[in-house]
Amino acid sequence: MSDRYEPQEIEKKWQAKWDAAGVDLACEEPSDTRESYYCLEMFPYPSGSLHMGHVRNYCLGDAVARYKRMHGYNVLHPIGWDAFGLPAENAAIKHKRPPAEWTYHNIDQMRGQLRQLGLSYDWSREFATCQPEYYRWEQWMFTRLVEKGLAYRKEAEVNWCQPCHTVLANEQVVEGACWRCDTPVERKNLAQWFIRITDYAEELLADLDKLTGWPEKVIGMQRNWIGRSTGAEVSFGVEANGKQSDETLDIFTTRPDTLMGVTYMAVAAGHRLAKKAAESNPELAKFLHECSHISTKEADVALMEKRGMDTGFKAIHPITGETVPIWVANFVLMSYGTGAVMSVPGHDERDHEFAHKYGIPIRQVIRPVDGEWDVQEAAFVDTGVLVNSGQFDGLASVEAKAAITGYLVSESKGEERVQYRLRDWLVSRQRYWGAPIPVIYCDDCGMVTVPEDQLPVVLPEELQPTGGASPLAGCEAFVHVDCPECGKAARRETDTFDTFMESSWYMNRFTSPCSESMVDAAAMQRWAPVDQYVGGVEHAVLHLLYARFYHKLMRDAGLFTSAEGGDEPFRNLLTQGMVLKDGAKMSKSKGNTVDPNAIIGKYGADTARLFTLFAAPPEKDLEWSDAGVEGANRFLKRVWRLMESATASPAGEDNQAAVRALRLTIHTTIQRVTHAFEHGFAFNVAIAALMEMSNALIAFEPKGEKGLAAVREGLQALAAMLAPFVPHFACELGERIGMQKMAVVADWPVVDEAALVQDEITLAVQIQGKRRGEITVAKDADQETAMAAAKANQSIAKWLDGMQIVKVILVPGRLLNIVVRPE
RNA sequence: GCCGGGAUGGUGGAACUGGUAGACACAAGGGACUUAAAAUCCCUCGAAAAGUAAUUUUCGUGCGGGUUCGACUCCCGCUCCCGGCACCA
Repeated sequence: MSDRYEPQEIEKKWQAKWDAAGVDLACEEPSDTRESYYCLEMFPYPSGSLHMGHVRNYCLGDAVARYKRMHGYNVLHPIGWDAFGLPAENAAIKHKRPPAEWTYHNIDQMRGQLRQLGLSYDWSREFATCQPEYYRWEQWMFTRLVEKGLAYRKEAEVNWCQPCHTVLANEQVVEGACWRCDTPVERKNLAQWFIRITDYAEELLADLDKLTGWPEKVIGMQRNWIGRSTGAEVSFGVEANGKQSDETLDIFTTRPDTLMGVTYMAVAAGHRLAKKAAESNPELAKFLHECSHISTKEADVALMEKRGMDTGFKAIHPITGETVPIWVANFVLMSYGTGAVMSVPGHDERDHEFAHKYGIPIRQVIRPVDGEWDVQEAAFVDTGVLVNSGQFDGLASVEAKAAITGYLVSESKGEERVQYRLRDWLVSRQRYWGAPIPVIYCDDCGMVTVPEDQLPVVLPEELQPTGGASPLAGCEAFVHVDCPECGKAARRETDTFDTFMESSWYMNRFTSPCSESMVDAAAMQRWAPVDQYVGGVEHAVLHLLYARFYHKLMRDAGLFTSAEGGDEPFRNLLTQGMVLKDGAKMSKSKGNTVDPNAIIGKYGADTARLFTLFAAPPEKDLEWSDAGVEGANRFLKRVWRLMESATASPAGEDNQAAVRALRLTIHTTIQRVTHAFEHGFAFNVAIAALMEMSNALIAFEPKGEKGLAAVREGLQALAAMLAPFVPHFACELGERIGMQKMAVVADWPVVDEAALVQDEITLAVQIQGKRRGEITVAKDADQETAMAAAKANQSIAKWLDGMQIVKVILVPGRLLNIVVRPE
């Protein structure tokens, strides 16, 4: 047995022992009566090698999984690979090797790194999403969605990223640019596949209330993204060339109370009426053309000057019958509401600016509840009381909304309406390295989904991508297929799925990774939903929204019920902060990365784990510090020496009070560390408590049996409580001090209430709330006794001199506060 | 503009439900051991003032008020920083 702490040796040794004993496997035996617990970290994209962000993410999750195991739970803690995606294609172009090869090579490398870290994964459940056995179920699900009308193909204006040569979902456009390559996206009209997430908008919003274990921040971001507004849809008549036409102009408004203030209408450049007007108006056609080109960069849209042009058409007001001009305006979005708005310059800043610029009348229909307002100067956007609104005069805005909407409903010119910002999820991509969309186009039968018995549609893995059009389109063997309905020659869809499709349901597949159906309902019953999910906040409206949606799709496809898998996939969510170096996120381009391998090689996995957990609270950013890593390593070495010095066998008498004090420290530490695990995972605080305890153990010198027993008790508790953080070290420590079980499977230490009882306690003494000294009294001393002790204490007594005691407050176990005033 | 989260020593951060602010670490300074270095161990470490000294006093959790015997913590009003969304009708 080596005397020095040799992390490389002991880490290899214990990893082998854990594997041999199968301690990390989730148990599927029906006879296992332990409560189940599902702990999951966001699975990695196999980019090449682990970075510190991964290390932090997985160490956090591992600490939770290990703690729960020690607490007697049957824990499911799986890992796999989010293996489809663009970087593999780019690497394939660069190295002239198929993306599959690159991907599997990276998986091997990263698996090795995860193993080195000693993470307690159930490796028997590992899968990669690029395996046909995985994506076949996604294809199967998609065909079901098409049948139910929940997935559809439609030509629409979509986001196009030129460098990535593909369309993007709205969620993948960040500040007008591609989330991957940061290039501003363009708008293009293309036929694409969508999934009807908007059908679930209401449930996705309402169920946010069930997510009591999620950070407010993420809930807020999702709520914001779904963007529910209530108002009315209003139908205006349309007059062309002085004659009323059959057409109507429908708009959505959240302010029906301002309807009487409409002085013009505005439609988007892509609106039907705008196009129609342009047919006979070349200048307008030119303007529409400009609008469609200028609006390619979303980021610029908000800053753009407001411009517009009269279509010549008039709208007929649904209540007054008055006609107002219909304009085309570059600020009206085709993709929200109906692509048209009613304009009330008196009560909307944007409309005011526009009306002012083009000399359109501004009419006041709302006045402040008290005070005056001149709408010619500026729009009054608050709610108030209606004026100049005929029969609605005098109503408050709130009442007027109901009254006006009610009137429109009775006249069949409008209805109450809920509008969402959320748009349907665009899931097709013009990329090669993804799951093929299981659809066939037949000249006779049209679009046909691939029948279940012909799934999976396997992606040919040997093709060479070029960065331009997907090589799938040029792959005859893939494209040519017989129509499943009529048997004639037909063509396959060559687009693939957005990779967020794979990551939207992997958490459910882990419950039964080999199931001969998409998921096994009994396994869902046992494991789902995920009890604790851990990952980065950057997926707040991407993965975390899609996964919630997909979970509900699976439920509604009858794959499991609410009782089996729940309505939500993740019960509790921990969003960890980023790992920074020199104040910036670690990145290759900035050159401020720290290689996990180098840290593990120099200090061992346990030191790497300990530092990432100790240096900051989980949800905050972590500033990398080489000195901090040294510090974490020093702590382990101190405990190592402590262990070696505790094997002495002195034959003297211990100071009773010192032994009791040590046991008090041990058991308050158990309390504190347990509390950290049960409330918010403040591992930095838990580790600090363990450091304090080890400091107390180091300071204590056992002189006899009792002292030695207390030290052993402390060391055992220390080994057990260190196990979730530094499992190899904890096991080695446990073995050397003679623990029966491996530390990682030991029972979590239990607080000995008797050890917490103190005969004497120290009370802080305050005069007027200011600390003036402290006294030691019996633990159940009453106020009188405490006061007597305080008066007997010189440094306290001098403050009472010449003072009259007005009031005395005793906070048991904490302090005595004496309120005085001059006599 | 809207929504969320913050602000505590030189630094990262502690502080239960309103009860001894600065735990635990890092850095820094001093010392021990050593031929020397590394490693290790010990001491000091919020600011200011007084004292030879032990020590004592005052101030101190972004700013201004308030509630309370007592406020980092609660209330009102601000400032600044970070993250997200934003011509959404």
